Amino acid sequence: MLHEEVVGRIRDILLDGEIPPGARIPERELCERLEISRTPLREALKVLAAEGLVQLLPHRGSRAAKLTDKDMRDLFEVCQGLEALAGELACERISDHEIAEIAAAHVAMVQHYREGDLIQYYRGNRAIHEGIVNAAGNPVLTGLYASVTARIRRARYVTPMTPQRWAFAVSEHEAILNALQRRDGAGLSHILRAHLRHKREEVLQAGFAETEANEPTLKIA
Amino acid sequence: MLHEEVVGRIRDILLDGEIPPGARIPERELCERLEISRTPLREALKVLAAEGLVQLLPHRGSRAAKLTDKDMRDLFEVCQGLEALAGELACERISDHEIAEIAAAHVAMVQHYREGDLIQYYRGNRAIHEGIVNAAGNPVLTGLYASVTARIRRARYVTPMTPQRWAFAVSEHEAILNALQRRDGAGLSHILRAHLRHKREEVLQAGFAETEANEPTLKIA
DNA sequence: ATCTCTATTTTTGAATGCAAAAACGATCTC
DNA sequence: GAGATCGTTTTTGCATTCAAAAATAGAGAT
Repeated sequence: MLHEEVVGRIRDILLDGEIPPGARIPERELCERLEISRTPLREALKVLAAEGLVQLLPHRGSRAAKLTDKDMRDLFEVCQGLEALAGELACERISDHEIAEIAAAHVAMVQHYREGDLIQYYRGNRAIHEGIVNAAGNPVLTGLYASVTARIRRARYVTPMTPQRWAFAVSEHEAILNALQRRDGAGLSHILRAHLRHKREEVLQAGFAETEANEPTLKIA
Repeated sequence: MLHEEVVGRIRDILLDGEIPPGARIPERELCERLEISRTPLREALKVLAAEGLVQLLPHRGSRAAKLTDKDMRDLFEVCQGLEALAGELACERISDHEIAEIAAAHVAMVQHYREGDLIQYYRGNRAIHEGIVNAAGNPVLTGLYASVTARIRRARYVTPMTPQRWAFAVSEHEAILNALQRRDGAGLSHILRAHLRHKREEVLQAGFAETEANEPTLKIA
């Protein structure tokens, strides 16, 4: 009861960027804030470490995981693969109702785009991608996708979005919805791969992983 | 130091089938056997629960995860997707040396096949697939693949293997090696998908997952 | 002054302790 | 004799405690 709650809360804290990547996780403080003892907190940290959100250093505490460019590239690569798989499966299994929901989310997202509301746009964007993954009807896939996107999202909050890129992303989404409505698995898979590749380029070019405030110089033995 | 050790040991115990799927995990016993207290054991169980190997029931202890047919199908589906992705990436990045290693593993595996040594054959089979995944050079992918295969492997030790299927699997492996040597990403991806689909059929037809007393699957929002 | 070595404090990792929940058993009722 | 009810035991979840490791700081030497 408490355990899952704690994992969720800390995950949110990390995803909100409240503890920046690479920063130490203050065990004592978090305990006070969540009003729990160290035992469930530490259990949660181990779980989050297994998820890749937290880095455990023996006898030196835990830090919010810091992603290198390579890590990001790897995550995007896998995310691509998972979405492509989800797209193919979704086309086989998706119901008309689910398509309608995704179409609605798409329309809403485009509206947010027109209004220039980036936050709401992102929310809509996520809803669409998650909708496709859910439509694949594979909880294992859903779980892995959640894990990978969580790690990516963790870095995204610094990413800027140029008007051109934004417009292009919207046009790609039109194509995604189209393929889904035609239930064209291969086509959707292909578009999703391209879409993700573009997003990856954005993020990497933005230099998301600025080499910030690091630990004091370590003695190298 | 102790923590990772414990996670690994319990994972092995589960993968070896020493605690059968669905069975209760005796906390006290394991503590005595591993000569640790309940704290690190429970931490490990939470991590393994996050990995999907252990099922945690509130106030009712933990059990070795039990997979339904649907779970297995889902796992294979994702495994397929991951291997296909790995195959494509591997063809772009694999070195001649790595190809040689996989080829050697293949030869060894065929030899075990000829000798009828199923255990060693399985080991070689795993080495090949893991070699391809590793050759993709993507640790995120490697990690997810390990997690998924661990859960699958957990059920596989009951799977029988008819001579025909075995022979066919070997022939598929010839094709896999061939595509890899030609660095034919698309072709390899395709073969790997087919290969996995066949393995999945074997496992499911074997009726590995006797549908006993299962709780209804949870909906993930 | 800086560097080093040591003493103190802080933090981490794991064991133990304690309250609540569940499992188990025995008695009682019908 | 079957089933229900209450009390006991066991197990679970979390808090607390304790020892060891690391960070910190302070004194002394150069």
